[in-house]
Amino acid sequence: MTKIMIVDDHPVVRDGMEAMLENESDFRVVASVPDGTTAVETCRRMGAPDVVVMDIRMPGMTGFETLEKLKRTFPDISVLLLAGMPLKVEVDEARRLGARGYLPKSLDWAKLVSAIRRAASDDATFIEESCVDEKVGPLSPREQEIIKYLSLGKTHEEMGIIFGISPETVRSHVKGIFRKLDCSNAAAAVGRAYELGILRA
Amino acid sequence: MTKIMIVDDHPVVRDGMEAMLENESDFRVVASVPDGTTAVETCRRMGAPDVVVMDIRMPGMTGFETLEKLKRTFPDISVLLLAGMPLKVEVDEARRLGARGYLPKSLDWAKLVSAIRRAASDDATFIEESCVDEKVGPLSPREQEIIKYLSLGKTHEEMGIIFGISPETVRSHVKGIFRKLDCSNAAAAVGRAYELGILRA
DNA sequence: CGCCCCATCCCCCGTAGCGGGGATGTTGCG
DNA sequence: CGCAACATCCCCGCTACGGGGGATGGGGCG
Repeated sequence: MTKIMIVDDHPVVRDGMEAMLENESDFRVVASVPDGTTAVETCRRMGAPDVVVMDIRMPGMTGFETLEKLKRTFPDISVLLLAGMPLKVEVDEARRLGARGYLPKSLDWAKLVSAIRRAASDDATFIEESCVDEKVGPLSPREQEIIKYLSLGKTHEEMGIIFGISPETVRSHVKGIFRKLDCSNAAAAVGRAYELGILRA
Repeated sequence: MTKIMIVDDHPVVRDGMEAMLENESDFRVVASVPDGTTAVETCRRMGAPDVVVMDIRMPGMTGFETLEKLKRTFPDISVLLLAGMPLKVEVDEARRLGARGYLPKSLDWAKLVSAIRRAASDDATFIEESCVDEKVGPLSPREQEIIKYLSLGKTHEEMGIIFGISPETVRSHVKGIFRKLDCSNAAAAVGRAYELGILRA
């Protein structure tokens, strides 16, 4: 019996995944939590599950940060990371932090199930599967803030006031966003940000 | 035993929903299809299910168009429409076309299940639940095309060439989009379009 | 028959946005 | 200790964008 913990901020995803996994007779979803903090707490309270299936992008702690924290307490824990949009940089990051696998959410259930099975045994299990990589790296924290307000239609000026910095600085950050997202206007940047999961609906 | 058909273009949503609904002992998912055309065909082939749970936004035929077609062949069919972002205009539209209910996707499983149960019996079942309505109405077909290319960073000029119309006309459509989506620049329009489910990641 | 929405096209004008530079200090990693 | 990335700020020049108009024709609905 493989004990599984699900970590994802979307209730629908959690419930759907739980239902699917419970259909496998040798699986048992022992916890289903909405964020990294809760995940770490739960593990401390009831011990580590056999496999953790965790979304990368979550409010609060990211999947990476959570993974790091979990590894500190349970060095042998087996974690599968889920990414909406798989990035090569993140694959490396995931490997470095000791994840057992990095899976795109587009993966069908059968593959997810088999990945979990492999993660539960000793196999070195690392699935990348069509990582359509991006320019340089992820957006910096400041850039993530900026693009959020960009998607709300704020001008450089307005953002300058909001962040208490010069509009010129905002412009610099926006330039950085364009470079990293490989585009040349705000509308495209917002579009790509949604496609890449940096922003979400 | 309530026979259910699921219509949604996302395999994950379909499978997750199917798993959840199969957990109810009196439910039976008899069909799970990705689009309106297939839905209509399936009903013609194997007869109408007791309840159809259908997403509104799908490639090809929308949920509304599909509903219309279904009603023409099976006037008494019971259809629940699912919307990512509930709009008051759409509620009216749904009522007019004879849907049994209009549910936001944010609804939790328990409520969905109870809605299906009510739809299967005779209750007049109409759930709106917090419709955060929008300006005037939905985007026109042309406007939907335009905003798609807007999210890809195309200029008015480029879109003019793509659609074989004047960039001035493109500008007019963009103005219409701004009016309907209540915003004043392309970045915000793209952001709202994703939030409203007009565009999707 | 009007009325409204859609799709098409046109003009003027001001400014925000973007491209392409350069500069400084801080932080963290090897 | 260097180097790279981040965050901050500045300037110049161009032009596409967006606000404000107006105009035409087609199609659907009461």
